Amino acid sequence: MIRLKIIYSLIYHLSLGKNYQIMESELVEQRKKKIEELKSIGINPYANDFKPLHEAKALISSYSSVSEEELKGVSEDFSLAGRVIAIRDFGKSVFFHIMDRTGKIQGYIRRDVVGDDALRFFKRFVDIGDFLGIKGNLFKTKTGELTVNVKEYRLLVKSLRPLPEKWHGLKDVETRYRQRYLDLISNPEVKEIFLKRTRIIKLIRHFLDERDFVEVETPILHPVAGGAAARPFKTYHNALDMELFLRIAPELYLKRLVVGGFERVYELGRVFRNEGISTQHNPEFTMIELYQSYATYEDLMDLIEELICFVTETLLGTLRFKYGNREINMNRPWKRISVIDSLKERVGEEVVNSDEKLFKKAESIGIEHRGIRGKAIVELFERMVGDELVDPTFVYGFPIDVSPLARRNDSNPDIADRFELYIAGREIANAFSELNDPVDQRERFLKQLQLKMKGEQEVYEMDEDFIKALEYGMPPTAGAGIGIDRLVMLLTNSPSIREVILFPHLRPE
RNA sequence: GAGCCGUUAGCUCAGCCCGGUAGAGCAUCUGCCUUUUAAGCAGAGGGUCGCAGGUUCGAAUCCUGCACGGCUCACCA
Repeated sequence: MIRLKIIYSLIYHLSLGKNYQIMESELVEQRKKKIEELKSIGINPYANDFKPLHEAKALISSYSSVSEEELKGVSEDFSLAGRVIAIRDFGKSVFFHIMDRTGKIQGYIRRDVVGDDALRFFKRFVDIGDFLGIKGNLFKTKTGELTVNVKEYRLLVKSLRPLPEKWHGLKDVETRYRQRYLDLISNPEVKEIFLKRTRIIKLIRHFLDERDFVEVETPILHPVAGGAAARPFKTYHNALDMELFLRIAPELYLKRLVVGGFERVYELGRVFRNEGISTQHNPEFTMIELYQSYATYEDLMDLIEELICFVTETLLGTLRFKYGNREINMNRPWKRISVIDSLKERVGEEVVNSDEKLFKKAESIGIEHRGIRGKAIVELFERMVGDELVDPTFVYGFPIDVSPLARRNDSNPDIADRFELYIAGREIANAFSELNDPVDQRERFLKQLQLKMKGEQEVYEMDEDFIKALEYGMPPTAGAGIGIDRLVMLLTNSPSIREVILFPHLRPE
């Protein structure tokens, strides 16, 4: 049986391979032949000794406003390198565009400048997709485009496969994600999103570093997947013969560091949650968690408000921008509302005050509350109020039973000193004054354990080692987590998380 | 996990309603063309129509199942 399976899969793969060859062969074979020919005449199709001295964007910004007459006075030659992205052959001359990391620029090669052999070589061997080094002076065409009048050129890299179609570009979503390099080549706005992403991350680091936060790295392999309620990815360590989990949050390690004296600390990194995939969710995503001692959750509202405004204004030059068809105004101060008060406004005070009515209301819109009052409240809030919070809004007053790591409010023990930040109807940040009472923490974990017994799948796991750290004393501290991918989505007007993750998770091919 | 939509040439898509063994543009190849930029003109090659069944004299087209993908919803940040 097994043997049969292997044979079938062999046949399948062989035939696939054959098909693949048939489909690819014609064009690829042509180009492979060109490579052989190049080698036979002593030309390296993968040269690495060309040093470009100029860049497309810089040349265009310094010379595109210079008139054709004045350009004739510029005797200087310029050298650039890049990928050929378009060729227009005119017989005795050829126009082409090359693209370097800064942008694209046109080149013009003509027989009476480079000679018959050089032109013929170009027409014979240079294809769209190849890398070229060019050298020449600048001029403007009839249509006014700044163009390099090629005096010398070198083929630097021969490409074997054709680039995506030039009119429509690369639109197929799956190909765009699977072969992101093609997406980056043919869709400049995609590249722009990812450049913005790194700029956002740099700005966040800059902001925190300026305020004496220390960046650290904590384990990704956790013996207990704590710090959040989510199903983890399991893995296995051979030498230790033990099960490990990919982290679902860095929280508990960062708090151990606060115990150890890092009063201001943050980690910016990947976390992993073994849950569904959607336009809002990728199994691995990037978050930042930061902790500040002697601060409260209210202090962190101010800090996060400042941080996000700083990033937004530096990146976009404004605090007002569009996300989808929603207009977002980030001007300060940001609104602050209470979960329970805003829900009362929405469904009536009597519903929120009575467990029975609350659960009934929750069930009526399909919420699984499992008899947890806090869960019913939070879920109702998210569905009925959260979606309408377009301008940045701090939502505070979370029920204690859905906040097992957060400090209990001094005047109301049912409420945690915690807030979430909503922008464009989405949760962007989650923060609280940290629970540093080890006895209370143990009880909260035990309560989670009871929920697990009742069948709740996603609970905060008991972490004895973490409680031990708290027993040594953790200074009063507030901490926050910000979903980087969602922030990037917001600031780049991206409708899907896959547009801001270079290689989003897809089913294997 | 549920609903809706899609899968036809290397790429982007038409053809499907009303069954009669495939079509456009780009790309490729061959000519012509020294200021084009979706360059142009003339010609050529390229497809087991996602897979497997069924109905039929005959299926890209109708029916069923499966695979893959997208969108929406649910869990979640």
